[in-house]
Formats: sequence, structure tokens, C-alpha cells
Amino acid sequence: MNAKSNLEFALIGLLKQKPQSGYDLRKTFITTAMRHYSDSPGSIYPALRRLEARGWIAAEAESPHEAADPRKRRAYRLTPAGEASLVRWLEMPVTRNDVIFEGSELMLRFAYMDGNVPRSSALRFLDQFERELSLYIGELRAQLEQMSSKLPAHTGVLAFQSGIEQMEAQIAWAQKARALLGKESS
Amino acid sequence: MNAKSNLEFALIGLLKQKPQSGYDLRKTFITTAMRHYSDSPGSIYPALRRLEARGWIAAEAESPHEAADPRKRRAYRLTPAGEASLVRWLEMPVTRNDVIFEGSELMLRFAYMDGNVPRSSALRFLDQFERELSLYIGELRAQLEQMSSKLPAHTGVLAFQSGIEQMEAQIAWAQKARALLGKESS
DNA sequence: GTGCACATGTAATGTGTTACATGATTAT
DNA sequence: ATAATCATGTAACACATTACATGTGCAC
Repeated sequence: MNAKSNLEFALIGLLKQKPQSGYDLRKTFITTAMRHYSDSPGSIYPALRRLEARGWIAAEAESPHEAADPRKRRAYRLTPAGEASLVRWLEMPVTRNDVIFEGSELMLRFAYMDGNVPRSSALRFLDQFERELSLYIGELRAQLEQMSSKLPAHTGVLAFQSGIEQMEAQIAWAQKARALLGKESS
Repeated sequence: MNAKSNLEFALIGLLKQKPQSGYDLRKTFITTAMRHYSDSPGSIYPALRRLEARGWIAAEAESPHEAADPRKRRAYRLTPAGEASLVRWLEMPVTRNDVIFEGSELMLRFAYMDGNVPRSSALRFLDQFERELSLYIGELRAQLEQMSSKLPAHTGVLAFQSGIEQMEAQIAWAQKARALLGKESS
């Protein structure tokens, strides 16, 4: 039941925007900022099959009778069940685990919120995101203290700091984004 | 010949610091900032076997004659071949592809540089890192212009901006790190 | 009519995840 | 003595990557 891979949600998010073929989706992954999702046919077509088997997407019948020529262009659209699971995914709370391990999934979720969930959900997302991030960053900073008290400023410590600073940038971004979204909804 | 997975290099970097057992390595992944490398026995022990088969690590013989009881603690150390491949990996140039797709591998490499490659290699790393990142960020900003000219400040645009701002944070970090390392070496 | 972009697919391989199994050592 | 922790391992499964296969339609 659960689609755990980001790729599957990346696909259904795009299909929500408009029905497309596997080839169209691949081109999006190759040419746009969604580079991180694999552009290889060996991942996309099987993923579409899984989604179809799960009933989340369906192939548009070109003409109702012809028994699908497998070599012909085949556009998929999101089913109602697919839309429901997209919304469920978008509405999931932001956990500590997410901010530690699933940073890119979180951003994918946020990117897809517009038009699919109410503005208030996006604001809640940002609040939770900032909250969990701040908590985690506190722990990291404590660890950093211990590390740097023992060692001089070696590359290990610097690399660790890089992680912290990236998270700080995310917090700053979240605050900015919330201000923007909050203002607009008034 | 090539170890492509980050896990394998995470392991040999730790083994370079000191010989350890698979269990010790797991604990490091669980309790320290190296959380991102899988802590599950199903990944670590097979990875150690691969590294051993490749001749990069070797099990320390507790006593020379006893034919290894498989249930006994087994500490691994890095072989000369393993050290050589660690250094080769650390000295690899930073490519455009790396900054786009392999951010965490890059930070792992940088973290392991101390004591394994000369300071000048770390400085070169930072230069290349900053260079490739700046070039890529330029492209992303151009894409952002096009996006935001068409759409209002939707969540998609904001998510995109988040990526850019994280990269900007990395550039700022690289500059700071270079200043620090450069000063110290004088 | 030859080459290229379109469009979909399969097979082999490697690896990470989850869950389970095994036994030793230490603590209560 | 029994539970927890130490320590290593295997098996089933899912998934991504790579490389290959297949055929269409258009341009030149």
C-alpha cells in the first residue's frame, strides 16, 4: 500500500498537473530542476506499472477498443485514489526523522502543495519543519562543542559545520517562506 | 574495482582511523553524526566482505592458528591497497556532477582529508567545490527567473529557492573554511 | 533510405532494508 | 537463571542502474 520511494510521488505529482506519458515524465526529470529523480527507463516504466497496479494512475485509452499496442505512446492520468493518496502524503506531519533523513522528500512535498492542499497546510508544514530542524540543530551544536574541544579545526569538524549551516539556511528559508505565504493569504 | 557506494568509503575512512569490528562501525553510524550511513547489519557486513574480497581491508587474526569462529568478534584493518584507494578517492577532482548529485559524498571526502592527504589537497577541493557550485547556481538562478515570471510565489518556486539558498550556504561555508585552512598552514 | 528523435520495454546486476537466526558475554 | 547486550550473519524483497532490444515517424 505504501509508496516509499520519492520517485513514485514525484511521478504522481507531475501527473496531477497534467496527464503525461512515461517519456514526457522522463524529459521533465532530465531537463528541469527535478534532476534528482532518475531519468532512466529502467526505473520510470516499472514505477508507472506499480502505480497502475495499485490503482493510483490509469492509462488513457486512445480508442476504446484497440487492445493496447505496447509500443505506442501511452499517457497516464491520476485516478481519484491516486489524488487521495497524493493529498494524504502532502498532509503528513513533518517528523524529526524527516528533517534528518528525508530532506529532499520534504521539499518535494512542499513544492507540490500548491493547488492540492489548502494554504494552511503549507503554513503548518513550515512551522513543523522549522521546529524539528531547530531541535535537531541544537543537538548537533552540542556535539560540535564536544568535537571541537578535543580536536583543532580539522576538516572533520568543518564538514560537520557545513551540515549545520545548511540547516540554518533551511530555517531562514522557512521563516521567509512563511512570511510570504502568510501575507498573501490575507 | 570501483566502490561506488558511499558506505564503503565511509567504512574504510573509519578503519583508517583505527582498526575496528563491524559492530564498532555500526555503533558509530548509529550514535554519531554519520547517521546517514546505514546502521543495519544487512548492509555493513556484506560491505565489509566486499572490501575484504577486494583486498582493501583484512581481518586481524586473533591467534594465528585457530580457524576463524564466525561468531567471534572480528576486527578489520586497512591494507596498503585500501589506504591507496582511500587517498585516490580523496584526491578526486570535484566535478559539476558531484555538486549536483553527490553532495553528501563530497562532505564525507572532505571530512576524511585530515591526516590522509596534504593540506593543499583540501584547499584545492574547496576551490573546485566553490567554482562548480557557483557555475551551477548561476544556471539555477536563470531557471528561477523564468519560473517566477510565469507564476506567482507558489510553493514550487519557494522549494526551488530553498535549493539555491542551501547551495549559497555551502559557498559561504567553503570560503570560510578556505580562509581557516589557509591561515593555519602559514 | 539513412539517421535521429520518439517511445516503451526487458534483463542482469548490485545494493540497501527488513526481519530473522545464532550464540557469547555480562549484569541482575 | 534469565534477560540484555554484544557480535555476526543470512534470506527475501524492493528498487535503481546499466545496457540492450524494439519499433515508429520525421527530416534531409
